[in-house]
Amino acid sequence: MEIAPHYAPAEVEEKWYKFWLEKKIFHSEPDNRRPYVVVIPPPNVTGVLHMGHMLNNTIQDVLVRRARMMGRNACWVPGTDHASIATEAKVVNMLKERGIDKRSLDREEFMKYAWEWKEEHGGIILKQLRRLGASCDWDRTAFTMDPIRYESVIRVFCDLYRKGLIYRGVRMVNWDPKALTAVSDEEVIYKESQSKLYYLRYFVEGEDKYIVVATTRPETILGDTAVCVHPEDERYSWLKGKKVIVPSVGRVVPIIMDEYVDREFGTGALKITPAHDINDYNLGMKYGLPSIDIFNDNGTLNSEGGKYVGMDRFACRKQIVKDLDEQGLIEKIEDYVNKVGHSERTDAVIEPKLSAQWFMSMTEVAKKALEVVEDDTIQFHPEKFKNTYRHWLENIKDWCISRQLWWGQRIPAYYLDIEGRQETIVAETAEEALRLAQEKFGSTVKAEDLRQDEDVLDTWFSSWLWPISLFDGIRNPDNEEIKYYYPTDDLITAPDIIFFWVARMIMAGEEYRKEVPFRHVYFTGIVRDKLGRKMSKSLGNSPDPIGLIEKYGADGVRMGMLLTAPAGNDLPFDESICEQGRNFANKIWNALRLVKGWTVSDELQQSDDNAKSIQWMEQRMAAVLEGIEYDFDHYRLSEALMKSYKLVWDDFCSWFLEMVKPAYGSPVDRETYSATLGIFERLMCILHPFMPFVTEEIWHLLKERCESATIMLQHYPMSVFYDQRMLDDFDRTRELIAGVRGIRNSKGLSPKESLDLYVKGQHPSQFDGIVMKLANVGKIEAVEEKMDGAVSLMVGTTEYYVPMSSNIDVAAEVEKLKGELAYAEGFLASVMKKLSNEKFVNGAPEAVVNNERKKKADAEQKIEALKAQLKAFGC
RNA sequence: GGAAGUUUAGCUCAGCCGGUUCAGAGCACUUGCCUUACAAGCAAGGGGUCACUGGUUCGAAUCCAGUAACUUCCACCA
Repeated sequence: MEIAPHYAPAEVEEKWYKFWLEKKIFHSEPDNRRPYVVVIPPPNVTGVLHMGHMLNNTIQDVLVRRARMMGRNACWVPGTDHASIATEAKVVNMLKERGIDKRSLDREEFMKYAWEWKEEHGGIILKQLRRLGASCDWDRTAFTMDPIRYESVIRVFCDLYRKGLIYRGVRMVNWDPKALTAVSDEEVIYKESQSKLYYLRYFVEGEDKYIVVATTRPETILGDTAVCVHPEDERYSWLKGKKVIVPSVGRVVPIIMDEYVDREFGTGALKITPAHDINDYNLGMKYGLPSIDIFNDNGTLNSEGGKYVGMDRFACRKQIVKDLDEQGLIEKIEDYVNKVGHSERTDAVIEPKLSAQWFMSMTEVAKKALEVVEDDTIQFHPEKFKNTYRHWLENIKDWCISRQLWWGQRIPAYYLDIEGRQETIVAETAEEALRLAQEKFGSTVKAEDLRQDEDVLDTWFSSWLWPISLFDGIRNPDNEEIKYYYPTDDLITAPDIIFFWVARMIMAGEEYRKEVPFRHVYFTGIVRDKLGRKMSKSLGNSPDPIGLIEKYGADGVRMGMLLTAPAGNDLPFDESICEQGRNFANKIWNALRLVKGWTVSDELQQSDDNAKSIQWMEQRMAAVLEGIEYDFDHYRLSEALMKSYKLVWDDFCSWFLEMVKPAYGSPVDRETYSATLGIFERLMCILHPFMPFVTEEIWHLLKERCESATIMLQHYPMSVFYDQRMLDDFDRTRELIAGVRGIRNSKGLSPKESLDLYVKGQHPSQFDGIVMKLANVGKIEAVEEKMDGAVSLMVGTTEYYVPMSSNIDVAAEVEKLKGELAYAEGFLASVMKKLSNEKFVNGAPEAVVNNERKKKADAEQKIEALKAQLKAFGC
C-alpha cells in the first residue's frame, strides 16, 4: 500500500465530515443511556467566525466527542442568536444601501427585510463551524427567534408579569442615540477619554456676584434646574436660599444644599440636570426639581435647546462654549480624563435618559442563583470567577428588558384607554388580550382599542432561556426531551458574558425547572495576538480561521489552540502554534506509513523483546491514561492533550515503534504486528476528541475497516492497573540508552559502530535486548571492577562502562568525573545537614527521614564509585 | 475608589495538602545527522536567585505579611 509521506488534511476533512453527517453520528435522541449535553453559546447571526469561536467550540467539541466515545448519549445543540441591536443595525444599513429609509417602512415591511437578511447571512457561522469539525446535532439547530423560542419568551414574559417580577416604569436608562433604544447597564462600556472640564459662571439673581460650577458637559446647562453645594461648605454658605441664573439660558434656579456633593471636586459646586444624569435625577427627585429634557432621541437638541435646537449634542457643546466664552461666562477650561459610557453595539456615547421601560426585578431570583454557585451545585472553572459572580449578584439592579427596536420578540403588553386612564393587559396573543380586556372592562372593548407595546425584548431575554427552550421545556415542561436532556452538563463560554448570560441562565433554570441549567461552567480565556492585544477588526490582528484551517488542517489548528489555553487563561495566539499541530498530525501519519510498510510473517515466533516491548507500552498507556482522566475531571484540557501528545510521539513513536521495528527487509511476526495495530488504534481513540479527522482517517487505514465503521463509536480507552516497577525499570533503561547514545555523540562515533557495555551493580536485565537494539550494543556483561580504557556512565548508582577502540581523552574524562563528584558531594552535604539536625530527625515524618537516609547511602556509594574511577586515571 | 487574579527557562505554562536529585514540560535554541516512517524528521545537549523584602518552620517555588509590576472585573466625581 502506498501512502504519501505528507498528511493532506483537506480532502480527508471533507470526506469524513460528510460521512459523519450521513451516518447521523452527531444526532441524538433520548434513550436509556446517560446523556451528555452541551448547548452552544449561540453566536450572533451577524457574526463571522473569529478566533474566540474557534477556541470555544474546539473545547466543546473535545468534551462532546470524548463523552460520546465513553458511551454517553452525547447531544451538542447548535443555534444562533438574533442579536437584536446588532442585526437591526445591519438591516438598516442594508436598506440604506438600497436607498430605503427605515422610517419609511412600517414594522411588518421592515421585519420582512430583516428575515430576508437573516436567512441569507445568519447561517454562515454555523457552516464555518463544520470546517472545524464541530460535532453538533445539526438537526436540532435552533434560533432564538424561531417559533418555539419566540413563544417561550412570550410565555415567560407573561408569567413573570403575573408573578409581579416584571413591571413597567419611568426610569433613568442608558440611551443609545444611534440605535435609538435603551440598553441595559451591562451593555454600557466605559472608556477612558480625554475630556475638558469647563468652569462656568452662574450669577446670583439680583447681585453682581457669581458662583463657578465645573462640568464636562456644558451643553446640558440648557436643562439645568438647580445648583448644588455641600451644606457644610463655608465658601458657599452665603448662597443659602438664593437663586442663580443659568448662563446663556437665563433661567433662574435655586441653590440647593446636599451632602452628595464632593467639596474637593472642581469648585465644590454642582449643576443639576435631572433629565440627563442619574445622580442629578436622584437629587431632582429628592428636592422636587423640574426635569427638562433637552435632547431628541437621536442626540440632537430639541425645542428646549433655544437657539441650538436641531444641533447635534457634540456640535452644540462646541458652540455653547464659544458663545459663553464671548459673554465672559467661562472662568477657565482644564484638560480632564474621565470615563465615558459607550454603547456596546454601536459605540455611540450613551445618553442617560428618562423614559418608560420594562424592567425585571432581580433581587429574589439573584438570591437563588447565588446560592447554587456558592454551594458548588454549579462549579466554575477556574474557580476565581465565583468572586466576580458573587459580587455582581450581591449588587444587582433591575434589568431593563425593553428595547426600542423591531427585530426581536415584541413585548406582549397591550394598552387600552379607558376613561382617560391607560390600562395595561399582558397576554400571550392579541386574542387573549382582547378576551381579558372584555372580561375586565366589558364587551364593548374592541380589538382596535388595544394597542400593543411597540418595543421588543432585550436579546438576552431569550438567551437566558436557551438551555430550557432548546428542548421546548418552557411551553411543554413535561416533555420527554426536557426531562431527559435537562440539566445539561457543561457550559463553555467566555468570561465577558458571565452576567449577560451565565448568571441569567442560572436564574431561569431555578425559576422554570427548579434546577440548575448545567453542572460545570468552563470559562475560556480571551484570544489575543502575540503582543497581548485583543483581537479586533480595527487592529487587523485577527487571523482568518478558515484560512488557518486551510493552511494547517482543522486538527492542527484545534491542537494549536488547545495547547496554550488552560481554562481562564488568556491565549496569546500566534499562528506558528498551529504548526506544531500540523507536524503532529504528520508524525502520526508517518507512524502509519511505517507500520503499514511492514511485511508480516505467520511463521515467525514472537521474540521475548517484542513481547516485553508490548507489555511495557500497554503499561505505559494505562499509566498515562490515568493522568488524562484526572485532567479531564479537572477540566485541564491542555494538560490532557499534552499527555496524549507525548504518549504518541515519545512513547509510541520514538520508543515503542523503534523497539519492535524489524530490521530492514525482515518481516515482523504476526503477534507483534496485531498488538501494534491494537495499540495504535487505541491511541487514535485517545486522540480523537482533539484531532477528529486525522484519527478517523488513520483508524480506517490501519485495519482497512469497512466503510460504515467510524472511530467515533469506538470506546474511549480507560486506564487499568499497571506495574509501576516495570515502568521505573524501563525509565532507567531509557536513561541508559540515552547515555550510550550520548557517549557515541560526544566521541563522534557513528551510530553504525557497535559498542560493548559492561555493568557494575544492579541492572534491570529484562530490557537488555532492547538496549542492544536501540543503542547498537553488541553485548552486555557484568563486571566487578572498574574497567580501563572505557568511558563510564552512571544510571542511579549503577556504573556502566563502554570500552573505546581508540584512545580516550583522559583529561576530558577526568573533568567530567570531577564535575559529577563535586555535584554528588554537594548533594551529600545537603542531605547530611538535614540528617545531623536533631529537630529534623525527630520532627519530620519517618518516611521523609528514611528517604533522606537512602539518599545519603546512594550518594555515598556514588561518591565512592567516582573516586575509584578517578583513582584509576591516576587522580 | 473597591475587588480579584497573575509574576517560575527566550516564549506559553505545570508544579495539589511545605519534604523523592525539586526546580519541570512543550515550543524555541545549540551541536551532530538526508540512519529506507517522518528534515513537518532523528539523536544528544545548553538554559531559571521560582518578581522583591521580611516572617513562620528542622525544611519554603509552595504557607503568612508587606512592596512592585501587569491583567481583569465592578463602581464612578459633575
